[in-house]
Amino acid sequence: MNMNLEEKKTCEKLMDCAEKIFAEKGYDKASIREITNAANVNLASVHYHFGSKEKLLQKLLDRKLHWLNHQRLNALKTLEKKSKSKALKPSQILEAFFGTLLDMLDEKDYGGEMFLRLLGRSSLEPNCIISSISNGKSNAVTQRFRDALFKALPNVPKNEIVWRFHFMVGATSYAISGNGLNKLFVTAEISEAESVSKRLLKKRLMSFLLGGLRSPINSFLIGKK
Amino acid sequence: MNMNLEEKKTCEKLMDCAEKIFAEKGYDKASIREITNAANVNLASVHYHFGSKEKLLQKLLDRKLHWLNHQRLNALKTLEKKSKSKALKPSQILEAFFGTLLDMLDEKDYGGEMFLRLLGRSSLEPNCIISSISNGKSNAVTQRFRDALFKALPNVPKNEIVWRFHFMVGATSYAISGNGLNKLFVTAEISEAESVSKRLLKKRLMSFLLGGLRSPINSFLIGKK
DNA sequence: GTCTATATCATGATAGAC
DNA sequence: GTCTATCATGATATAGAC
Repeated sequence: MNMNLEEKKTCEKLMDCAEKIFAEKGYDKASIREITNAANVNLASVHYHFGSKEKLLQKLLDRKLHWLNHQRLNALKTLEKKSKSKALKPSQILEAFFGTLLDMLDEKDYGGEMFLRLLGRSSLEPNCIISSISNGKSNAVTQRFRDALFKALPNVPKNEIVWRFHFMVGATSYAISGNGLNKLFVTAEISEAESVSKRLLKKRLMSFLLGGLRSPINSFLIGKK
Repeated sequence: MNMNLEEKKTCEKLMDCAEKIFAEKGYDKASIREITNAANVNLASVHYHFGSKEKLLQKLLDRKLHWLNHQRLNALKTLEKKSKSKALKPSQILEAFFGTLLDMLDEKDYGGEMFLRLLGRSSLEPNCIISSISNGKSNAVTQRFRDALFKALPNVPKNEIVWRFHFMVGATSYAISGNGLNKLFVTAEISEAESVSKRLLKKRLMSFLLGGLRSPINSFLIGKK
């Protein structure tokens, strides 16, 4: 065997460098040349290993998403084990799903911020070549959580729960992608330090999500306070 | 004067075509060449009139945003006039702000869908050259609504209201940009027809938003049912 | 099989003639 | 204000070295 074990494979080097550069400049502004230069590999290697720049991004997202879903599932299983056969509380389910995601932000190494920005980006693109979101494994986990919510909220129509799950994902994606944060609070009387705090973001967002999830059906249209 | 009044100006033709093409293919995949061809104008005219492709997008977003904010402000003023000096209900304020936005989706001509997708896109880009969102006029309107919410919810800390406003914008942007919609509901037992219905989306989203806005502070952390 | 060097093609941008 | 080059850069495809 002439495999050189002390050097990273080209493929690995590419993914690591790409992740960093995508995070810094965004997908569009990051060029293949810059990535291959940083990784000290040939320009064409991206095409060889991944097929295209887009597919490289896809692989990166899949890697992260896979890890995230693993964590989420573990969190859910732990909760279910503890509570025996009793239904979980909605707040616990949200903690396992969104809390796990939000915790990613704290760990610099996991590149959570870039992950979420890119995930957001890819879900906004019309040509959804980047379909990590709808991929098998990811969907299975989502479905698992959906079922948990069904159980936890037996009186709410399943339809509504699915929709609200969707809304929660939206609020979270947006909040995390950081976009508004810097801008929105310039005019508001909120200190910079506070606006950056990830811990507070989590508290606040979770509270918001839970309120939305448990909102009376069509309370707005019924018009009652 | 040799102005030709019966023909659209190049500038106008460009904006109209760009709007359509951006909507169909997304910003990246839409090329300047395609736009100028569709508009029957010269390739260089984009740069002459707007400076760059990016600035063309910026102009488009500004145009839409200006119109939207005008509508929103009108809706708010009408409500305030009706209720005299009495504080508005949160649901009314949300209707004026988010309802107005959601109504854009129904009118094909307004290109609401593309607008929101592009707006979402631009807020996700790291280099926020596209800063329509934080531009003066837009901020003024947002602030006006924020103040209305302060009045409507005198017992909620202003901090929290600002955050929740932000979360609501996120949930709405995501819900509207349509991304999940097609994917998320494949596995769920929701009919295609229903998932497309804009009217139902509005009902559901508004209910969710209102629930989130009025959620007890930190209910999640306190842990009470 | 893995990687490199090179070629090709489309794109955004610019300069200068008209 | 419009048009025609022209440029620089980037993505992708191919051929071939190791």
